[in-house]
Amino acid sequence: MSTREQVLDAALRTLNADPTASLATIAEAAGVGRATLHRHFPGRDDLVRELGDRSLDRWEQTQDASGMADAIADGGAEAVTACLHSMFPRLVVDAEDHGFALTDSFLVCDPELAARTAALEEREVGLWRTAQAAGVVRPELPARWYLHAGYGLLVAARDALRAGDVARRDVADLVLDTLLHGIGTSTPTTTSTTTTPEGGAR
Amino acid sequence: MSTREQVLDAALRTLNADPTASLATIAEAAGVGRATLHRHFPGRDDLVRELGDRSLDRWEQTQDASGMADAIADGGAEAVTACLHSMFPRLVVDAEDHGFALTDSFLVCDPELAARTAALEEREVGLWRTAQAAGVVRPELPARWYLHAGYGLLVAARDALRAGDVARRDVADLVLDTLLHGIGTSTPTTTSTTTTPEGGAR
DNA sequence: TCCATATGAGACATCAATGTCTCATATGGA
DNA sequence: TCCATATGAGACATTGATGTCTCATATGGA
Repeated sequence: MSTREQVLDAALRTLNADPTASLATIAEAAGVGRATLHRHFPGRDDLVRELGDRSLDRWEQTQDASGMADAIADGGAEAVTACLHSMFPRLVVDAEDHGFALTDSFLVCDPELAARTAALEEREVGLWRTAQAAGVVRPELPARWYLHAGYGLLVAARDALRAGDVARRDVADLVLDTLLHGIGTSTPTTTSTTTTPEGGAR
Repeated sequence: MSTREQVLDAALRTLNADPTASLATIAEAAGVGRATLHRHFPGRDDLVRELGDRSLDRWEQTQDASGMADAIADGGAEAVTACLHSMFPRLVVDAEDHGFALTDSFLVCDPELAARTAALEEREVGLWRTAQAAGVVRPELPARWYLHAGYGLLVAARDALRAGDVARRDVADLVLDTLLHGIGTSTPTTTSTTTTPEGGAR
């Protein structure tokens, strides 16, 4: 492994644990001198930008590996469902590996990274729109909400894993199951909930 | 309003927008001198700790105002459901006002704040356990997951509002609806949840 | 062996944030 | 008016992170 990759891997691990870690800490974690780190990455911004790029690469790979493009092109319920079930387990892993990218703000600070992020988000919104058209998810809610809800549950998954509240083996199913079916026992549209006066209709 | 409260309010707003904002920025936002800020809060830690305390106060008030204790004592499905429907709209507002507390790490750094956080979390887990016993939420999933899922969706709500993707009027219903019923159209019945060959809308 | 390149150690300067200090001023009550 | 208190402005030192520099050393290929 090249020194450059050593540094990037160590930076990812270190910043994941503490987003405010200093370059000295990162260099030490990478087992290289501070000067060497500066030779490969002139400044902290360069290092962080590269990490952001890697995170977005990973996200893009996850979308590709899940067959998102094919599912959107296919448009059928089976294809969309298969895509979701392929994508979320990968996303859970991504959220753990690049967890800091979920919450940190550097993604929106750099214009180039922000543009890439927006493009990937748009791609996923396209999947959710297809899922609506295919009858897989409810059509009456804004598709963009599904994007946010999905990533909110990924944050939940990361936190739950960190707290040791759920088994790693179960967490991907838990996320997708909660996202698609919710945690309630009542059905959403049949006004079977006992107390809500206006029923479940929105 | 006392100077101390001026500073606290400005600090909340400023740190909410940028968690790395300097004390000079906060003082300026509060319309006070930097020395005055230091007179009320000897160091940054003191200020942040106070803000954390306030966030936890707010959370506690939300739990109280939602009748959580009564709902747990009652144990009935109606009481639990009413508590949830009262709590989440408040939590959405809390998440916006004290948003930075959702993700920042100072809550877990200070032992006292961490203890309060754990106590409030435990209280809410108690509500979820009651909800399971009352048949309001699915009993087969870990109650702690409901805690994480709920707060994950609050993060989603905050992000969606920031992005302008959902209307403020709708977001509380959206969160609770998504949490309880999910976004899918298929019923989460006891049979296989992996692939729904039918998948059609009801 | 010889040499180009990468590295480690560390000195050094810079910068922003922080914390402490003094002093002049304003405010409000006795 | 007189005084205690709070404040604003700003000087000052400290600290940690950052970025640049030099020099000795190691490594690997020609």
